[in-house]
Amino acid sequence: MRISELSRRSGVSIPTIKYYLRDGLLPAGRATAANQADYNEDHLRRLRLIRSLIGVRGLSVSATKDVLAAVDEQQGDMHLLLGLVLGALPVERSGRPPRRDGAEEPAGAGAAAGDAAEDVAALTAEMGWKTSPNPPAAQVVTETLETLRALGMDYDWRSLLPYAHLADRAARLDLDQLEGAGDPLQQAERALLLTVLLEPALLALRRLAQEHHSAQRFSNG
Amino acid sequence: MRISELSRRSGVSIPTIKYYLRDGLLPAGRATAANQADYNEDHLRRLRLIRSLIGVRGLSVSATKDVLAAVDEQQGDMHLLLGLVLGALPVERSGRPPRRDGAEEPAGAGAAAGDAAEDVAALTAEMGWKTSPNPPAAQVVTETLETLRALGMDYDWRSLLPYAHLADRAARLDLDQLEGAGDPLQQAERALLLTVLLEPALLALRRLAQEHHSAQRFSNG
DNA sequence: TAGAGTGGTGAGTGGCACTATCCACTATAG
DNA sequence: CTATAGTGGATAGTGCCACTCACCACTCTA
Repeated sequence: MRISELSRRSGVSIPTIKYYLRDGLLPAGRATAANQADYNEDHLRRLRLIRSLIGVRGLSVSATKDVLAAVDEQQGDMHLLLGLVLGALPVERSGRPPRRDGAEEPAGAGAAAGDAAEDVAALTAEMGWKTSPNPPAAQVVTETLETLRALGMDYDWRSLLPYAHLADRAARLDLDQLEGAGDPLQQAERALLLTVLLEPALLALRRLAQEHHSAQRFSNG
Repeated sequence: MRISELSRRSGVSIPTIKYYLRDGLLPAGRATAANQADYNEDHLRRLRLIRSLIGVRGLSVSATKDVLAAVDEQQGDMHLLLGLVLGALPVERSGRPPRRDGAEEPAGAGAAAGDAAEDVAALTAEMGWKTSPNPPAAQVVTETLETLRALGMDYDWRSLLPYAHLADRAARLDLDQLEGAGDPLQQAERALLLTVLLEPALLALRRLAQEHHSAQRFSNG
């Protein structure tokens, strides 16, 4: 198919497709002439995947590019693939770097700062989680703890432990769903979808449950 | 204190503080002269909160403004407050709208499209969740289901049910931690922090657990 | 053989979160 | 008292990002 059909079937405008081609997100079609190329169903699938990651999930174009490259490179070894995908993914959301500010210790709130990184180590040890040496996800947990403490909320790894148990069960559910997938590329894509696209939905479920239980507890009329 | 001290103690540059003042994120200080104003500890706390929401969590400035306004307006009724906060929050991440594309039905994959919204209704009914009529969080779940189906992954509300149970327990944990807070404003802020700042950490915990269990299941060395 | 469509490329757009500069003025050190 | 640094307020500019437009030589279709 040519670019206009690709555009029509994907719902992505032609200039945007060209932009993705230029940026290497979408592989070039098979050239049939100087100004003519042929795209196939794989291109369409890839394009839909790109739109899901960028448009629905809000990944940046460059993060999407890295993730897709990881998926393409490591279709054989599922664990290695997952590691690459998880590593290539921005862990919180898109890309704005948190901009290290050298803020002073909060004067009032008695919470000792401590080393949040050690807290995370204690948490993973308690959970029996064995991971790669310095996973970006651990960094996120560390930063969250630091932030909560800087705001005077003495929070430590013990406060996170019950959530960690829930996360553990969620991860088991995730992996259960990878079992019966098809060829390696599809399996890789499925892993990506379940990890990434499900994230906003999981948070949304928590919000719904919060609203329900909040009504139960605080309703006054 | 004056703006330079506010800047030094918060780690936020003076131009940025001025920008927040102008945009109404940070209330103005008490004016002592034509070009002199006095800021207090509340301004400092608020500024740190703003930086956490924008810099750590990645909220947009306008979303942050809405959320803070909701916190300020409804300190009395915790349930109403939570509702406002949840409503004011962008549910997935910052603000880029997903751009409704009129993509064609995926031809191959046998997954019937169905009405994803009905799936979400079935899910909340099954969980016994009672929420406001049209919570944005439900919309997110609906969109996620639609996206997964459009990518050919026949996913329905039953697939989400086990996650919903985990979300339910997470929400109970969240609300447990709101019990012993101080004055209404602080309680409101705490609700905000626990709902919003914890989100990336929860997802990061899931990633850590995924990595661990992935190693357990797929290791080949 | 006209007209629409194609790929490729460079330049432009709009939005966002700052950031720089300027101003009249105030506080403070000497 | 002056000199200097700092202040609040405002306007304009910056850098980045995800597109989007315009143009080109060319090719396919009627």
